[in-house]
Formats: sequence, C-alpha cells, structure tokens
Amino acid sequence: MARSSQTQMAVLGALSIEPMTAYALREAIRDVLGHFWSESFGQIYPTLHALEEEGHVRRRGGARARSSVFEITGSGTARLIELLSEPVQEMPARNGLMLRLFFGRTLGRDRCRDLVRATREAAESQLKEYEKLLHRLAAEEGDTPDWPYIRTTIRAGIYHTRSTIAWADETLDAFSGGPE
Amino acid sequence: MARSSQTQMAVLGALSIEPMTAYALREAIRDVLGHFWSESFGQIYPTLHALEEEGHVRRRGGARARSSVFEITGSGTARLIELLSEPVQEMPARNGLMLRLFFGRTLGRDRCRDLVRATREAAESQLKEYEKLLHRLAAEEGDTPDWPYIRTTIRAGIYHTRSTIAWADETLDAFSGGPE
DNA sequence: TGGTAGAAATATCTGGCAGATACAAGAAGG
DNA sequence: CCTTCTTGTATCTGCCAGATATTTCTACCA
Repeated sequence: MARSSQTQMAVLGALSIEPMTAYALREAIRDVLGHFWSESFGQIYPTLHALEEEGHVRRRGGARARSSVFEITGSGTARLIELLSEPVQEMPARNGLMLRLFFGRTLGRDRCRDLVRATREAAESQLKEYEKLLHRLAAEEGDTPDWPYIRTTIRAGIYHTRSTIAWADETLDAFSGGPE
Repeated sequence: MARSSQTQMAVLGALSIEPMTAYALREAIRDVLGHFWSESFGQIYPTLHALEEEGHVRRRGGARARSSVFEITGSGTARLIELLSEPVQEMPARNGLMLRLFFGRTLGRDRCRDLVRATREAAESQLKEYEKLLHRLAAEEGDTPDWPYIRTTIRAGIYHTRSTIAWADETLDAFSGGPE
C-alpha cells in the first residue's frame, strides 16, 4: 500500500487541472473540493515529496526563488487514473450529533432540541451556498467537459442537505411536546 | 485537551447503559452505534485505562480471573454529561465517491456510472436494514425512555439513505445519454 | 478423560492524518 | 521605512483505524 494514497489522489487530481505550489494546492482543495474533501499541510508536503521521488510530479523552477510550482507528469496521470479506479474507501463513521442524540436521555431533551435546531440552521444556510455555487459555476463552467461531473457533486450536497432539514423538522416535531 | 475525548464519550456512554468488558464494548459499539460511530481496540484499551486512572470507570473483579468488567462511576457519569455537552466536533470531509466523480472526466463516464449504480444498490439494501431495525427496536424498546432518542438516529439514517437513492437516480439519468 | 476448535479477551504497533505551530519572505500601504 | 497581510514551506504532536499477536475460556466430540 503506497503511502497517503488518499491524499495522493486529491493532489494529483488538483494538479491535473493546473500546475500549482503546495500552498495553492491547499487553497484549491479547500475552496473547490471543500464540500467533500479536505487536506492539511501536514499531509500535502510529504505527499508532494513522495510523488516527486516517484516521478509522478515535477518541480517547475519558477522565476521566484522561493516558490516551487509542481506539475503532473505522464506517469502521474497514469497513477491518478489507477488511484481513481481503486474501490472507494469507506470513511469510519463518526457522527458526533448522532452520538449525542443516542444518549439524549443523559444529555437532556432541551439540549438535544438545541442541537437539532442548530443543525437545521446550518443546513439551511449550507443549502443557500450550494444553490449560489451551482448557478455561478453553471455560468462559468457550463460549457466545459468537466461540468456534468462537477455539477453532480454539488447536487449530491443539495440532496443531502435537504434531507437533513427534513429530518430535523420531523425530529423537532417529535421533541416538541409538553414537559420532560 | 484530554486524550481521546471522542472515544471517551462513546465508551462512557456505552458503559452508562450496562457494565461490560472491553471486548463487549467494541461489539456493542459496532452493533448498536455502528450506523454512525466506530471504535477500534487500539483506542478502546488505552482509553479505558486512562478513564480508570481518572476514576471515571471502575474494574469490577468478576468471578473470572481474566475478564475485567468495567462499570461507570459517579464522576464518570458527570464526565459523560460534560463531554456530551461539548460542541459537536465536525469530521473532516473525506468522500471518496465525490472525489472520483469530480475527476470523472479522467476516470471515464462508464466507470462513474458504475460507481453511482453501486452506491444506489448499497443505499437500497441499507434502507431495508434501517427499516427492519426500526421495527424490531420499536417492539423491543418502544416503552423505554431511551426509545425516542434512539429512534431519531435511525430516522436520520433513513432520510439520508433515501436522499442518496434520489440523487443516484438523477445522476444516472444525466449520465445515461448516447456515447461519450 | 483429553483434545481441539473456536470464542472471548487483552494488548501492541504501524502508519495515515488533522491541526497547531513556527518561520521566512515578498507585497501593499501608510 | 515600518508594519501588516498574504504567500509559501515545513515540522511536531497526538488521535485514531486496522492489523496482528497472544492468552485464556468454553463447548463439543472422541
């Protein structure tokens, strides 16, 4: 098992769109993939070095002394396809909200209700974000061959967020009754 | 910051229901909280020892020499409430399916379609699981004060899974057209 | 009685990874 | 010229999953 294959996938994927510095890579991953992916500096630098050593990535000696722009190589593209083809690795489940609700009797009904309300509000504003993003990108990228794929990831976010709101409404309804 | 506070919360929560051995703890977390939480032995043992040292958990010298049944203490219950009251810690986003779809042009449309189909099928059988679980537990636990809370976590799973199916249908529809 | 398979149970090690932190250097602006 | 912001590179600590090793128990069969 190659080191950081998950991180490698995201890094190579981002570099396949455009050569970047490590710093810009983090920014791009946060801003563009942020809805479903995250990377930290602590992983990006070692991963980039490992990829360079394996020849999947090349340092383009930019004009600036201090800034190394990385670009993907031919073998890097091959490696990316290989990684993308690997079976999806399930994240270990760790949902703090559900854990708290499960022990809701211990936490108290009022606090549970507050948690669900906060979740609903967050989802509401998240949904607006998604919808703005969808419209903005439809205008900017609507013609590119990447657009159908990008679009489907945003749609997934919208579906998911809507279901959170619907669940929260049902739950608040169930928790609303009289005293404890 | 106390070590493994996330794990502590799950461990104390499980012990608040019933005293158990470390082994049974893992089983219980997997079987009962499995839909939204997971723990590994590698975390459970050190966490249990730390909790014992802090007096939040006590070893009940069972009849058997080798099996230590742990039970929660008074201070452990207080600690649990404290932990449950902490703000929910967001998991870093890491959705392998979305990452692959985002770079779908590189992966190829057919493979993307296969991934979405597989996701839909998994969600479909997951949904059936949830519904069976909901009915079984409604019969078994329907009267306990924990039931409304447990129920809401299962309902969350159902909402989420249904939205995955709906999204998959929309996506398969969009990806169905003629040749690449 | 004994033997053995499988379970229950305890424990450790490796390595991915997040988050915090430190630090350098150029840009921007007053 | 000073300061502050941004860009950029890098490391360290500690959480954590997953794999693996090892030791009891239990149950069943011979």
